Amino acid sequence: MPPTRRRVETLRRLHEAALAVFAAEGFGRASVEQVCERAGFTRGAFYSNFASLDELFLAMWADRSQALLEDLRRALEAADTAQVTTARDVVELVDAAVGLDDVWYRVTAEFTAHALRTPGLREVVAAREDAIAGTLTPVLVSFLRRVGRAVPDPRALALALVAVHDGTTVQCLVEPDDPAARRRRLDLFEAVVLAYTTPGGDA
Amino acid sequence: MPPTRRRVETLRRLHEAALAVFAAEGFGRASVEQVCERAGFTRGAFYSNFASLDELFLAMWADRSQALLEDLRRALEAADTAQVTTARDVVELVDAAVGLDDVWYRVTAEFTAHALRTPGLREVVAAREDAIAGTLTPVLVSFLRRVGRAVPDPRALALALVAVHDGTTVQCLVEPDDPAARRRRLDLFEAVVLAYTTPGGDA
DNA sequence: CGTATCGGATACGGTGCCGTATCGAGAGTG
DNA sequence: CACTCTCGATACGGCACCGTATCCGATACG
Repeated sequence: MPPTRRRVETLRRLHEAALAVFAAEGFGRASVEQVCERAGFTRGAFYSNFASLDELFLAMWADRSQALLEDLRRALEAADTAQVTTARDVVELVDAAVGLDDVWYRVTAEFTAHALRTPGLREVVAAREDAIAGTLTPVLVSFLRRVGRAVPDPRALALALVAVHDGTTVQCLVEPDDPAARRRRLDLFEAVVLAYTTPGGDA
Repeated sequence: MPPTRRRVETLRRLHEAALAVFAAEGFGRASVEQVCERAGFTRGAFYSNFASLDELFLAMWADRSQALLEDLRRALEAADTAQVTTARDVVELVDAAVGLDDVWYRVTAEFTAHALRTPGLREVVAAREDAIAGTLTPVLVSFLRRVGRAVPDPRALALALVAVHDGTTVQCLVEPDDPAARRRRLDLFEAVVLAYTTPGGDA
């Protein structure tokens, strides 16, 4: 049974309101009540769609990561290989497509911490992150091959990039006005790409 | 005026209780009331020592990071240079000294996210992280020189290592039973050390 | 040993949020 | 157009936490 129009709209409003509340209060301090008030619903509406804020967040996360990876895939496919030749070019391209999302970073970081202390949730997060890395890997590998780099251990590269992304995102956000942080982030990405690839692709 | 004995003991109990509560509930959901109950005090006691949980956490963080850096410094000074020659050895040594602290990671991650959305706090966190990197840098550089690596840009290396530490810690904690995650973490550390240093020290 | 101060206890008034059981309007359906 | 059932609204009972003003006993100190 496909969701009705009415329900789709309700979910949309709840997602939007939840993101705003999570951003303002933090995931931990956000209440069902606040989300509902912002969305213009009563709590009854919330509980007839989700059992908890955890569940709502997981739905949002699934949407979000899928959209992000899709954007990235499109950006890489559309890229002109003549213009993108060095590892640095690749890094800048990916960075431009992914960007630095202040709000989203904070919310996922808090949720991850929350999941780490909540037994059933840890596995769910692990699975989701695994799926993200799994989707990222082929996109990345095929693009690197196009620009002349082979990837001996694609999974290791994907996870390393995710780790670097997370770690440097914090640093950039903590020093929001410091262009050096952004530059250091790109440098580190570049070093990792070079360390995890070898010359030898289609270029 | 130095703090009295009584006060010192009170602070110790509050720190300890707070860590336990933060670990169990998350920083965001921890309440002053829970901390006090666990420490065996009333809320009055709390408020005559701290204005807020933020303030308490900052005190704990200062203690903790100082102790950790001190441990690391001692471990590196005590290391036998004959046994530690490659970048890999350095990485394993540092990793052993720093370790993976589940609880502490979660709490700092949540607090950092909280600080990012709280204007006055963001600068405080930035300053603290800056101080940590600043303390780490000379220790690291002098040790790397002893094992034969020069560091062209020490600050960049220190920040890169902190980023990698943060990013890979999450991955290791999300997959707690996967030794591959630990191995990948060390690999990434090694790659970064190699990329940010050049041959040429005292060795 | 007396006294000043420090620091934890007590008490108060007040707010926000929880999750469920139930109902009824309006969207979906033939 | 009438029927059905989904889904959001209403209403209920209940708990946890907040931050302050005040008090009084322990402790440090001359």
